[in-house]
Amino acid sequence: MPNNQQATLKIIAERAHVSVTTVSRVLSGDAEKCRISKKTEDVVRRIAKELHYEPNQLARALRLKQTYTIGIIIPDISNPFFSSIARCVEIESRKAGYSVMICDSQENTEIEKESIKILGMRKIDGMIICPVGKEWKHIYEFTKLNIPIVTVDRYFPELNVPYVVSENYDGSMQAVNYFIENGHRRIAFIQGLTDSSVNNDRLRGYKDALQMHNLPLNESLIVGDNFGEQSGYIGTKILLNGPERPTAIFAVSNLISLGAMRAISEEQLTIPDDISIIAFDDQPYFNYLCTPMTTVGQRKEEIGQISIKLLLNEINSDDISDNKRITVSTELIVRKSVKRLTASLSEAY
Amino acid sequence: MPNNQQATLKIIAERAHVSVTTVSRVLSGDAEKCRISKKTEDVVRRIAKELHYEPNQLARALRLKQTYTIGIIIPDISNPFFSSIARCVEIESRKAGYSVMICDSQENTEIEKESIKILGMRKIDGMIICPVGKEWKHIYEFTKLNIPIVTVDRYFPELNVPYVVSENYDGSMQAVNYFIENGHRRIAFIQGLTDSSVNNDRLRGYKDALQMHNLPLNESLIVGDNFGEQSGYIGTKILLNGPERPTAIFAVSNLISLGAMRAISEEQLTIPDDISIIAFDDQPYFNYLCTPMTTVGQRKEEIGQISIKLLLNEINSDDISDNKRITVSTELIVRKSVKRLTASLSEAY
DNA sequence: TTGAAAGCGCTAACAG
DNA sequence: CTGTTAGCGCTTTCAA
Repeated sequence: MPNNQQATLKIIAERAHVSVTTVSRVLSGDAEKCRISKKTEDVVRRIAKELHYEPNQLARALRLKQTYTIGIIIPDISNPFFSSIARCVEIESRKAGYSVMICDSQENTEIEKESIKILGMRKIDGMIICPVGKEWKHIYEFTKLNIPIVTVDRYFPELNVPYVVSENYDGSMQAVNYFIENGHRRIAFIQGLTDSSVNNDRLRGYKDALQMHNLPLNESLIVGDNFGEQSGYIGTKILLNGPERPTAIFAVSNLISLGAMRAISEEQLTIPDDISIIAFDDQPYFNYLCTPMTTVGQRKEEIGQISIKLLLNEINSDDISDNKRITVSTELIVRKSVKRLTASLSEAY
Repeated sequence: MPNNQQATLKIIAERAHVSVTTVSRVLSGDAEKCRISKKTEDVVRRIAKELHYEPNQLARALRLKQTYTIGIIIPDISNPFFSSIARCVEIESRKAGYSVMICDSQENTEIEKESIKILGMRKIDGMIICPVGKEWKHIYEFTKLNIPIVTVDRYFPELNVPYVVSENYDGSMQAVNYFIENGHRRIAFIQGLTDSSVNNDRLRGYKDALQMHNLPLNESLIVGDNFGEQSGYIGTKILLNGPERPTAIFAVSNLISLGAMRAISEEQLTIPDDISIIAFDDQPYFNYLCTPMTTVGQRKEEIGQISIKLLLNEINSDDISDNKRITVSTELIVRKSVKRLTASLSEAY
């Protein structure tokens, strides 16, 4: 490599004594179509190879007005729920010839707004976003640019944007019903980010399940305000020291359940003898916990697959087909963290 | 928004009846320097705002030969070790005005090569890579392009590239010493990707610790060949059913330890009564396992911070300073997964 | 079968 | 204080 300079069409053209156009045609596989002589084609190819030519995608994108780049914005890359989705999206994207720019919104609407703006300036062809979930105006503004977008895990009823989410309502019901079947009456709900659609739907499932069984709704058993470990810890502390200690806790995210466990063990209580718990979103390690955790499993791979498929569809076709609101089923994974209360005890309430 | 067309300098220039240059100068903050009249400046700014102008970073990058984009290649986005690093890198990058393209090499050298090529074509300003670790020629080729690169978690002695890694050798020693202090003699090692630097260093630590204590090295106690859960499971199965069942297992990654636990519980054994275990790389949930896991903790945040700092340094300065090989200390986190063997038993070996 | 020329949106050297 | 011009590397229309 005598020359550190990157090869360009121009350089190849000069060496091959042909025009830039010809080189471009050969190298983008249009030799056939433009009926370029086998001989020139060979020469061009040889020189391109010698020079290790790689097309400059920037220039290409500028000209084509297509970057073959998508953006993904998630609230916490290190949360295994989101990283599983991101992984899936990246792998499928590459297969389709796209690269992905990743942004961590840190569950913060301002950072989310900034990320959207940045991705816009970088002219992504489409965007997958797990929105923080409190505001949607900025997303609405973005849709005006006619850049395809699909929201994942959370959605906005106000917004006409394709989305894919778990069946949060049903999943929540499954969990609460299971508690009730096992004799629990005082069931707490440690929620995630209030007002986000995930949380709303799960909360609704919780409330409806209680109601279906004619159980009273006790607002003091609903605690927490975001999906993090901290919030789970604090919420549990409050519950355990409150006037009406619950017999069961429904933790609405994997991180929340970790915080709950921390608080529970700090209070010298054991699962499920002293308190039962179910977590939303299964994780590989839940099987190996002190008490294997009963969870509501989400099909993360499917969620990732569907979201990128939807997005690529939007990008590559103008079909205004419907059915762009997809929900993915959940599954109650029964392990050992829920205690069966005896009838007498359960009636005692 | 009467017009769906994105605003450009040209459009603004026309409306403001000035040249594109002037608009460019105003909007990139060079108004002062170029002594543009307050009046024109105001007009330009007003129109830009009206039209919601956002610079096209593609065009900018093409012209400037700088994309303000970095690439990150990791073997598994969903592995919390890597996703913690990725998160850190993304957050710090953005603070510095950079965006990040993410690639998952799936612990596969071919995909890694492809990813590097793709990132090259996209003209990233720098790259952070946790290489698969078996081959380095392709990375060497990339360095010839004079695009800064830093390797993380794994390095190549052959390569003169900045890197940041945990003190794998010491961490491994800490773990094995701890086993030995507790009376263990038959200590197995479930390794990760053979020939990767991480694995080499940890293996060396293991061997040296044994030797320091005059313990024999038993090759049949070294199993496994990659960092995944599967490998941990299989390795453990083999160990537990082998002729000389170990009393202790050192699992060299968080995923391996998960697989080990699966095998152990399948064999109806309990930790630490039947078998002791230490995992490399601490995770939040290790505290809540059936038997809280003793681990070798890595400072993931620091690793992420340092790597991006190193990279930005390389990008923004031509200083050929040294000290670009940084190792980050590890810490033995003692919990409950190692049993203290009685002297009599331990001597029995 | 090939090439000239224009242009994607931006910056910067140079000239007034 | 402002504008002209050239060019980053690529694709594509039009013409030969």
